[in-house]
Amino acid sequence: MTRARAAVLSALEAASEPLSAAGVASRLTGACDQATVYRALHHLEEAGLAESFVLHCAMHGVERYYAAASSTHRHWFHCESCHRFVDLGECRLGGIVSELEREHGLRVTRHTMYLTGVCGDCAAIEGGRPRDGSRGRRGAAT
Amino acid sequence: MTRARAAVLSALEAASEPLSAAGVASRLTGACDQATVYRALHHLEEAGLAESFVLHCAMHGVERYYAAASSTHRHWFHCESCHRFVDLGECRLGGIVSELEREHGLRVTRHTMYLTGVCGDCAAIEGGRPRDGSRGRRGAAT
DNA sequence: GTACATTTGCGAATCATTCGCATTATTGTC
DNA sequence: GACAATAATGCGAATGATTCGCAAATGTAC
Ligand SMILES: [Mn+2]
Ligand SMILES: [Mn+2]
Ligand SMILES: [Zn+2]
Ligand SMILES: [Zn+2]
Repeated sequence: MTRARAAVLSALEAASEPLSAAGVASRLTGACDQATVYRALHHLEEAGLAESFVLHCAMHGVERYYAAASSTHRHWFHCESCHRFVDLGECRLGGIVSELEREHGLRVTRHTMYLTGVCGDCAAIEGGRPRDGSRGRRGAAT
Repeated sequence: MTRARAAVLSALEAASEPLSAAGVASRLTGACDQATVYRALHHLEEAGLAESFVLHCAMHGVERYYAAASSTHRHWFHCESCHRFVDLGECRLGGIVSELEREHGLRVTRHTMYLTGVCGDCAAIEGGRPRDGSRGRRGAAT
C-alpha cells in the first residue's frame, strides 16, 4: 500500500458518507495530485477496499462516489436538499436480485441502488436546510 | 409537442432498450441538433414521458440512459459483454423502499436500481459475444 | 545497492453535457 | 390567416469530471 493510496483510503474511512474524487482530494489538501486520487480510487475498488456508485443529483450533476468497503455491501440515500448521504445499512436486495437472476437467466456480478429525496432533518425544517448551498452547477436542466 | 420532441419520444418508444443521448441522436440521423436531443430528453422526463438513470459500464463509461415511460416504473440489467439491456419488468422495490423510508425517516421521491453482469446469451457462448465491439473508451481504468 | 517494476506529477486531452444567442417554430388572439 | 408574445432550435463555444502520455520519483527483489 503506497503513501497516496493509504491517504485516500483513510480519507474514505474517516468520512461518514461516500466521497467524490474531488471530495477526497479536498481532504488531502494537495497531498497528492488529482490524477493520483482517481488512480488510487480505481485501485482501491479493484482491490475490494472501496465501493463506488455513480449518482445524479440536480445540484451536483453526475459524479462517482466512493466509500470504504465495510464488512457488508450497503446502500445510501441522498438528500436533494442538504446533499448529505444517509447510510441505509446492509443491502437487502439479495432476494430480489437472485430472483431476477433466475427468472431472466442472468449472471449478476454487481448491482447499484440508491434512493433520493428529502431527509428527515430537511423535511422537519420545511423548505429544507441547504448545508452547502455554495458550489452549484449552472442551471442544470434536471 | 414539437417536431423534435416527438421525434425523440418515438425513438425511445421504438427502441427495445434504454438509449443514451448519442443513441437517440444516431437514430434521428441528423434530424436535429444534439443540444436539442438533450433538451428534449430533459423535457420528456420532466413531463413524465420518459425515465432515466445514469449507468457506469467499463466499455462505455458513464452515460445517462432514457426509456419511454411505461405504465409502471421498471428496472434494467446491463450485460457487460454484449452491452445490451434486459428488461427486468415492473419494479419490485416498493416494499423495501417504504421500509427504509420509515426506518430512517426519509421522504423518498425517486430510486435508481440496475444490475450488471453477463446475460444468458453471452454466458452460453463462453467468452461472450461482443455485439458492438467497435466504439470503446480508451482503456478506462474501471 | 543496483536493476526492474510501479506509482506519481503535470499538463494536455477526452467526452458527455450544458450554455449563450441569434434564428425559427408554436400558440393564442383578432 | 396575419400578428405579437413565448417557447424551442441550431451552432459553436464552454464546462467539468475523468483519463492519458511521459518523464521523474518510489518501491521491490536480488
Ligand atoms: Mn447532491
Ligand atoms: Mn455498456
Ligand atoms: Zn437533508
Ligand atoms: Zn450479453
